[in-house]
Amino acid sequence: MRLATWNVNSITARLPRVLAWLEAARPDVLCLQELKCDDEAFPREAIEELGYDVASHGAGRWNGVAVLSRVGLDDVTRGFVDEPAYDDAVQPRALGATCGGVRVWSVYVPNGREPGHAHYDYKLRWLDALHSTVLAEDDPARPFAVLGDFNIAPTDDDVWDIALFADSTHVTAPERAALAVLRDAGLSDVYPRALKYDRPYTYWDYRQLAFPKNRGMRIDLVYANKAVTDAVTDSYVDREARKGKGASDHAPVVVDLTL
DNA sequence: ATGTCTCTGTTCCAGAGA
Repeated sequence: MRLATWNVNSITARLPRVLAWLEAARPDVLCLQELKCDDEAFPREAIEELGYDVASHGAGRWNGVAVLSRVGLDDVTRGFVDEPAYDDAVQPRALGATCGGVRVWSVYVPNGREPGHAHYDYKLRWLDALHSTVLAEDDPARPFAVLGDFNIAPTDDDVWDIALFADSTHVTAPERAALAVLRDAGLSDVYPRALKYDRPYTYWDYRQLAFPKNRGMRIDLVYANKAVTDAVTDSYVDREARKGKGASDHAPVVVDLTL
């Protein structure tokens, strides 16, 4: 089985690339983030024509997550129990589904903007709700994985120059502690191969030629339980998908399993 | 140089978010 996750930065703008990537990589399950469209506007027919079932959870111009699967798509859950709100609204940032016996969650963790900002506090509260969901749902007997844009670089090696990240989000101790709590709950960071250079970055800013200079970050993560990690045969970041005009600023992360 | 990209609404550009 091949699992994948990709922050597409608008499914509408990215549809031709997503369709081409689905045909080339043929993942069994693809978790998407930053749909930036309502569920009614989600281009599901074009994706279904490639043999995928679609579950989306989107609203308005920001956020939005989906799971595409060609191995079944059952028990779809939109959002977490007691998911925190921002500005009085619960945003579409999490969708759970059971696909071919694997319980997956597609997540788009809040950015946080800057430490001390209300959005940063929201980010940490949102990660608490993710932790609660992991505790409630993770059964060692069932393959379980959280895939998505965590907006956290787990270590200093997961950004191109840690010296430039002083006082920035994505690298602070509380954010990393939230990942440690997930590991304490039994999940592991499935560390992918880089197809070029030494570090498997998954995101490169559109600005300042960040991609050609490889000024990237590894913030799109796969956190999986032992039933999944024991079955991993390969994992890589498909940086080819970040190339050229019309690319998302994130690349897909692929995980291959013997399941 | 916050130097790009995408969306929406106040629309044929500006502001917001990332």
